[in-house]
This record gives sequence, C-alpha cells and structure tokens, in this order.
Amino acid sequence: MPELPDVEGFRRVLDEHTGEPIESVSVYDAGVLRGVTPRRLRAALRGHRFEAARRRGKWLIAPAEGPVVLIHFGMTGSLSWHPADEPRDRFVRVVWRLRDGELRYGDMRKLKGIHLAADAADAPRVLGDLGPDALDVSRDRLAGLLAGRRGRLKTTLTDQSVIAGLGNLLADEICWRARINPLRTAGDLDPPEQAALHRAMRRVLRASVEAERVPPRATWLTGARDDPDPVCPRCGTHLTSRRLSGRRTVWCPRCQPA
DNA sequence: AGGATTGTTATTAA
DNA sequence: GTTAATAACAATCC
Repeated sequence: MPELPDVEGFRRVLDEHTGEPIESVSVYDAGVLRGVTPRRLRAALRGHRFEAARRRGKWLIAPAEGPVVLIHFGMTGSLSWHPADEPRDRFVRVVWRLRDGELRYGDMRKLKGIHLAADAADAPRVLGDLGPDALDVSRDRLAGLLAGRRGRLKTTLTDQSVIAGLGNLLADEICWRARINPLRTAGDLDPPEQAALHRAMRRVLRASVEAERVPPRATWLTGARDDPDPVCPRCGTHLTSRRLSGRRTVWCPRCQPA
C-alpha cells in the first residue's frame, strides 16, 4: 500500500519513540536488508537513539546519532509499535527493541526494505534520483516539472524522479479530482488545467495524510475503483479501466474526457 | 487454476 | 536522451 500518506503515518510512529536507546535489533528475515548485514545493522544501532524522523516521497529517513536508517516499504511494508510481549505475526522481519516496547518492520512481499547509511552525508546515495516531495510542490513548480514532458500524465505523476511520493492510487485520484484524463500528454496541460491538477493534488494529499492512507471513501475514486462494476462517484458513469505500463489505471470517461 | 495486487528496477525496443 | 512495455522480485487473495 505505502504511498506518501502511509509512509507519513510510519514516520509518526517512529517519531513517537525517539529519545530512548535501542536495546537490541533483531533480524528475523534478512531478505529485507539491502546492502547491510544483520550484524552490521545491530552494531551500528545498538545503544543509539532514533532522532527526529523525516520522509522524502515514499522513503522514511531515520537518523540514529550518526548512522541513518532508510526504509522503503515497497508494496506491503509497515512500521508499528507494540508491547514487547505482544505476539508477533509471521511477516515481522525486523524488530528494534526499546525500553517500553518495540518497533516492528513487517513486510509480506519483501519487495524493498531497510538500508543503512553511514551518516547524513551518505544518505543521498541510498535515495538515488528523487524529485521534490509532492507536499513541497507549488503550483508554479508543478508547471515546471510537467513542462516539455511527452509522457502520459499518470506515468509522469508516478515517476519518483519527477515528483516523489505519488503512487498508483494517488495519481488516479488526483487526475479524477482535477477532471483530467490520465492518458493526456503531461506537457500539454494549459495553465488552468495545471492549476486544477495542483489544487487536486493538495486536497487529495491533505486528506490522505490525515487518514494515513488514501481513504476509500464513497465520494472518492479510490472508494469506487474496486467495486465489481465501478461507477463514477460524481456522475454515475461507468468507470474505464486499463493497464498502463503494468499498472491498473481507472478514470471516468465523462468527467475526464480524452 | 489462473489472474490480480497500492512499489521499483533491469532490459529491450521504438 | 525520452518514453513505453514487460518481466522480475514475493506472497497473498479471489
């Protein structure tokens, strides 16, 4: 699931548990460790405290008094806080034990996972080529990011090197809210359309961050898209669905004409 | 059984 | 250089 709002929720979880020393780090499945061994992860973090957690796009960035933990949640990752004696489900892959409980990284599919940077200066190496966080993109900046792009709008919005944080559900939701067809060429939007897209992005993100997910409300595309015979929550027209570079894309042919 | 799934990346092709 | 499509990664659900 994790797109920007979900990861923002994980960031809050971590932020509530800064300041206490990490008593132990347990790796139950090293398959989620990327470029670091369990031994090195333990050695780098034991006795350290997590500091204020940050997020960039879908990355959670957790400095720990020197070393920096960077987590990408893939499609099924999560971070949650539990009492140490609460039974762990079988998808818990890594546990950071603190004084009053533990942080658990769970991940069913293990598509991405946990990286370790030596220090803050080393963190960009892990993040790679990331565009600005979607929450930091102004209207003018959005126009600049789309300018000259010949790819489709949906594909451009989900390209993390252009804008960081938008995933499949958010991109469809934003296009639907802005009443713009996701197959349009990104660079072809006129200024009023750019403004509508930006407004939709702000509103969708704000409500989603609040809910810590893209909320499947009945008045949202996300609340309708998985119905057996989905119709547009605005106008009742049957929704159109198509695969776009391997991702399901849903839109309303009436509200979002080609 | 077969197909689908909210993420990224490598590869190939146009 | 840009864009698009596909498979792969892994594990589940319908």
